[in-house]
Amino acid sequence: MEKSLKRMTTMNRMQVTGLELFYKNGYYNTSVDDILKELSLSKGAFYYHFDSKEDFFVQIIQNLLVRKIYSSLIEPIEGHEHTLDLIINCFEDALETAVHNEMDYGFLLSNFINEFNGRNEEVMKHLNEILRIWEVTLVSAIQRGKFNGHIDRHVDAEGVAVYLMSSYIGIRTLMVENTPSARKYRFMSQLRQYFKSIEVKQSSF
Amino acid sequence: MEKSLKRMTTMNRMQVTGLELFYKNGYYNTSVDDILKELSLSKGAFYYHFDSKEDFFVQIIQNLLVRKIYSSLIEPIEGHEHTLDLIINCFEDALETAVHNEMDYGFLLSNFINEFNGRNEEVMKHLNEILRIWEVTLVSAIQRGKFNGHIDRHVDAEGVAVYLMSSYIGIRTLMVENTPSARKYRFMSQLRQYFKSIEVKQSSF
DNA sequence: CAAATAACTGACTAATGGGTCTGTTTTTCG
DNA sequence: CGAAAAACAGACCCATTAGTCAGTTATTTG
Repeated sequence: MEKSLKRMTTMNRMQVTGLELFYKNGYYNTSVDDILKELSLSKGAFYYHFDSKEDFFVQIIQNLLVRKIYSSLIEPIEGHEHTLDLIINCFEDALETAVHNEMDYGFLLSNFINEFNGRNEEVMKHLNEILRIWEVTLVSAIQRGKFNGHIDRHVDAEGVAVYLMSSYIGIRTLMVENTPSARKYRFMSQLRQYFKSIEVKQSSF
Repeated sequence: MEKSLKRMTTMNRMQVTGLELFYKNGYYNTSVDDILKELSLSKGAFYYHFDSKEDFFVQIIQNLLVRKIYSSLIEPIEGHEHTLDLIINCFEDALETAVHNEMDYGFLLSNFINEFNGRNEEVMKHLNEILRIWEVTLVSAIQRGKFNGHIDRHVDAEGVAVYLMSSYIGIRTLMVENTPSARKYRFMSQLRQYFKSIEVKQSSF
């Protein structure tokens, strides 16, 4: 465990740059040399720290990707306020971040899933695991909402979760094209519309 | 125009196999040799018919991809019946097809968009063009629904279109994992729920 | 301070990539 | 039939790839 500071620093630098390039160009379309050139490091340094390109990527998933998804999509909805508001704000923030990326390459997680699906079972296991955690978090948020009386108790929590995940994954793909801001706005409006249909009607009294 | 039958046959065979492999493995992860091996053809044959791998792919888009999207997602909603039913049936059929693919690699169009985004402007132009046509078709379907009195006249047609596209793209990505059938079912239920919120309330009378 | 170990260099390998080119076979057509 | 054109074969080229390895430099530690 007592990994030296220098070791950690170099490994982290490699992973950060690696994720950046994998996100930009895709895993198969980014060579180890590309990453090394960016960092002015040599082959020897890379294979001293990592067993292979795949091992490198798996470590990136565990060290960086998981954290990113956690901080942007998991933790924000684990609060105890009004569930649907939490989700709205979470999506709003995540999409706003994407809008402000001058160069947006879509949703990290779904990009990698598309790239590795059917081609690398090992990596897919890790990516699906993250998806599963996201799904579980959403399901329990919905159920909390039902319990708290904010969400209609007849709604299918799993269904809502799948629908939310789908729409988020899709809008991130659509936003890479022109006018991400307009699309984000339209998306959020419709999301609110959908939410109105599953929340408890505040009967006028 | 009078392209010989033999020429057309060979080119078509190459394109069909090419699309198959590009879909399975991705464009950058499929070599020209891979395609040629599958067909027992030689380099000479390939470069006799196509200028480059990119030219080959653009022709695949125009000849095969466009038609696929048209027949599965465009034409089915151009009818004149109840708009939302058309869309429901269209999505239902498209997703059911995906479920029955023993090996599903996601939504062709969005996979390629993810792969080429920021890496090949030329190819992206063609892919975005298809997206645009899909969007326009959905928008006019919604507007037709408003005009016919099936859809609430206050709804934002563009917004609904973006939301529908997003959710479809996303569910196709989610369905590549386990239990595509269950996810499809949940998705369709929520889609109906959403549609209830934008259709004209049939006031009980 | 020195020896050991950690961190790194960069030349090398074997495989594979897209693409070229010379030549052979097949088809067309007068 | 026979010549021209079309369709194709496959060896070759050069750049790039993941990964190896013997050697060098930096850092710890006794």
